[in-house]
Amino acid sequence: MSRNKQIGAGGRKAVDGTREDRRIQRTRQALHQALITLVLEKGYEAVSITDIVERANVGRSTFYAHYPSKEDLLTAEMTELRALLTARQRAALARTGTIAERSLGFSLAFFEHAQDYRDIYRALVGERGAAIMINRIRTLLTELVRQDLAEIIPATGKQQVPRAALVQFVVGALMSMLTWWLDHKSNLRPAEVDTIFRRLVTAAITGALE
Amino acid sequence: MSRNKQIGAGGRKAVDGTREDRRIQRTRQALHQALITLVLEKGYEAVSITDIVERANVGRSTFYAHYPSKEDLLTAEMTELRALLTARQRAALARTGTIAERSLGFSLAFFEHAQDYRDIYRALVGERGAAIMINRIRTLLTELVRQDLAEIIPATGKQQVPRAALVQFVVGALMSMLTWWLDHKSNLRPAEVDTIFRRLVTAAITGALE
Amino acid sequence: MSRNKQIGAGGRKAVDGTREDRRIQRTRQALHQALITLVLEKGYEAVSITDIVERANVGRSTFYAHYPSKEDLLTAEMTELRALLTARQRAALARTGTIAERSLGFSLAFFEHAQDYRDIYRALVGERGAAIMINRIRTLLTELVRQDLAEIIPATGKQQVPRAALVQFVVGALMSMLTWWLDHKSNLRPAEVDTIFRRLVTAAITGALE
Amino acid sequence: MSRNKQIGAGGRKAVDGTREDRRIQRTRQALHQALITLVLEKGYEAVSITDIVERANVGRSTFYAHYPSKEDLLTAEMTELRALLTARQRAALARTGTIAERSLGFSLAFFEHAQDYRDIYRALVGERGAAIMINRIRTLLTELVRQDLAEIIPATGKQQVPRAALVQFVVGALMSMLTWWLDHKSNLRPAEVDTIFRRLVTAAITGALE
DNA sequence: TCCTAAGCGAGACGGTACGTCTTGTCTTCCA
DNA sequence: TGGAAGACAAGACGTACCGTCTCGCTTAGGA
Repeated sequence: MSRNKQIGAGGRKAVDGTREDRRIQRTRQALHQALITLVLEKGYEAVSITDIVERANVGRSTFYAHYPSKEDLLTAEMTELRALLTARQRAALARTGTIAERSLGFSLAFFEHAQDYRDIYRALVGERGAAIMINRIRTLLTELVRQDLAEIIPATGKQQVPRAALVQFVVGALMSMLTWWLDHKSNLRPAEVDTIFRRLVTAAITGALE
Repeated sequence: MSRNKQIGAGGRKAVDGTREDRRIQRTRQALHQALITLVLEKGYEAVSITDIVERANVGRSTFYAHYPSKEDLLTAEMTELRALLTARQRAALARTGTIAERSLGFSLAFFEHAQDYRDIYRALVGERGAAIMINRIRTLLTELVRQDLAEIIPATGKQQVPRAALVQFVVGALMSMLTWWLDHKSNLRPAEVDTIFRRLVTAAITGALE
Repeated sequence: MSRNKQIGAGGRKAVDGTREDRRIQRTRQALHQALITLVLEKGYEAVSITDIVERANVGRSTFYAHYPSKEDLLTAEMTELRALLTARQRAALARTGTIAERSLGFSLAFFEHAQDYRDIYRALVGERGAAIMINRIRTLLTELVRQDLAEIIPATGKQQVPRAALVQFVVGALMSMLTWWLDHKSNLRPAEVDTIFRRLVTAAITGALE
Repeated sequence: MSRNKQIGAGGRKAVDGTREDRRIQRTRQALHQALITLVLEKGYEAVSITDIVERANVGRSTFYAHYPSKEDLLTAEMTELRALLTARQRAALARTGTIAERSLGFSLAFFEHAQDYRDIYRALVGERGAAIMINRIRTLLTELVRQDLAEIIPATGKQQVPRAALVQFVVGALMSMLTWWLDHKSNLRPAEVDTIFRRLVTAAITGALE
């Protein structure tokens, strides 16, 4: 009896992967645009689905035909960020050089991305951001950091600082730098924030491994 | 427009500060108890005010007579924690010894407190915790860390790492260790977690000041 | 977990049966008024609950706190009619006289009631009426007719015309006369319609019993 | 405003009568089949157009291309019944014999038709039937009865019982017998039901004309 | 000891948003 | 080019909470 059809799933010509119905893309675009505008206006939590569909000039059920919830509409955009960061990480790890040079190669790209979408980042990730978005980004970063450390630091049995703790610590540092930068220091360039981040974290990691 | 009378504010005998109406305390106690039980049962976000008043056997309006919102009921308890941590901090700063010995003297007390109320902490502060509570604790820690660093590290004009960034970094480290510990490593003792935390942070701070 | 509280059920002072909360009565009155006005404006089926609560200046959930559905709001009024007809029936049966004089003693009262609320009857019961209302009235009449025939015509084993068929026939005649009268012959007086009804039905019943 | 093109109306090749697009008939057949199956499963009111097109494996707009509404899909089938009853009526009126023998000559055919499609009749016409279908059948019967009475009973100015009232009465009797039979007495044969019907109605009509 | 006002339970209420469902229209593809 | 497929705007549904409110009961001080 499950009437939960997801639009476009078995779509016209979806076979070859290209040429999704033009209308579908237009509707999704309108929804994303509406969400972002509204988030900037009144903050993520305060935006209701009713708000979104009214702003996007879209029927209520159309929203649910495309996304199961407000969260999914939002995080659908994160795929792009994930791909970007993963690529940077791979490139850095493939390089030759010191550990510091090869590790956490995605951090600069991360701060640059935040710079490019500064307003929306501030609304979603900053001090008073959307919990769901912060968690999503945290999860993404956690994966990246875990892989990175696994490559860089060979597992040597018992460690002073457990691997998982170190991962959390680095992720926390990334998020801390981000929110600090978004909330207070808009004039710093991404590269400068990244430098600060790396200085703090490199020292900590080195210290942890002694 | 201000019809919002807060019970007990101009209460009977409130003059001398003692002897607040016994009933008032009983009602508040019932509300707190209900909230905590419910949070443990289904998580903070899922608990509605309707739930709370039903569980506490209290009239709906009685709730609003005491607290303006669910958040306020919750954070009312944080006063105790704040006092505890501040005291520890003061004691540590008053000591003689190395910087590492004197600084962040409240961190162990913080982890111990989390240990004592482990279940409720996990529900409110852990990976899937209540955003509002995490922010409240963050704010409290931020104050403490800021004071600490101001005492320990004399302001020397331009720094490699801005003071505010360092504060955020340390707070982030505290929270990261906490959620990591709550979510994964229940068997570690508070002192052990604290040791890890200090090892990581001390190295970073030292590195930042070079 | 059933949160389906029906307002007024355990109401204040409801113990003694009187003195139901004044507000409750006002709200219900507003809902009834709104429903009737709207039915006259656009027909029963076309009236949505949204329409009703907007017209009545009442919150949506308030509606559901009082009535489970549009149907129940409507048929709540039928209690009055039922009482009226039952009383008339009893009085007629208690009389002495011919079978024709004693039987179906409620029919005139039924047509008079329709006269008194002619507009709403036409909207609900006439040719294009509300199926639910027609069924409700049918059910009420069926009960009355069944009792009547049981009193008047003693059960004598096998009949030419089964008792139940006769009941349905009489009820059908009542409804037919009603809709015919409502839709076409507004100028006839209730007593005249009743005379026609009785002439037709008495002959049929007598014929059926030979 | 009239963009509502009705498929097949000015159909391809309709000129020569043959080679009507085969698909159209197949589509309509599928829709009818789906409707009937669904009505038997969950009752007429509960069947949505969405249900029908899904069951018929047909696009939504295809439905509207063929029928303007659920009602029209349903009543399209009634043409057959109308023709049948009209033929019977004509045959009976053409006979010689008593009034009772010549009048209402379609009634037996009506009950027989109900017998042949008992399940679908019960679902559509019985106690809890589809209001629209009951009305459609009522209308059909009203026409037939009106013509019949006009033939049988010559207009003699003022009558005790108005002609129109008598028509409604007879139609009501037919429907009452039908629903009674469908809902309770499945074992009676059509001829027996017809006998009961005629016994009741003949007596009434005779009585009305005295 | 009575009186009085605060605390309180109970819960009715107007609102708002939810996620689901159905309708009739409109656009697009394909044979 | 006609017929089918299905995306869409519109809006009602019944439910869940919210924060405000009114109503009497109770209860413990001060008169």
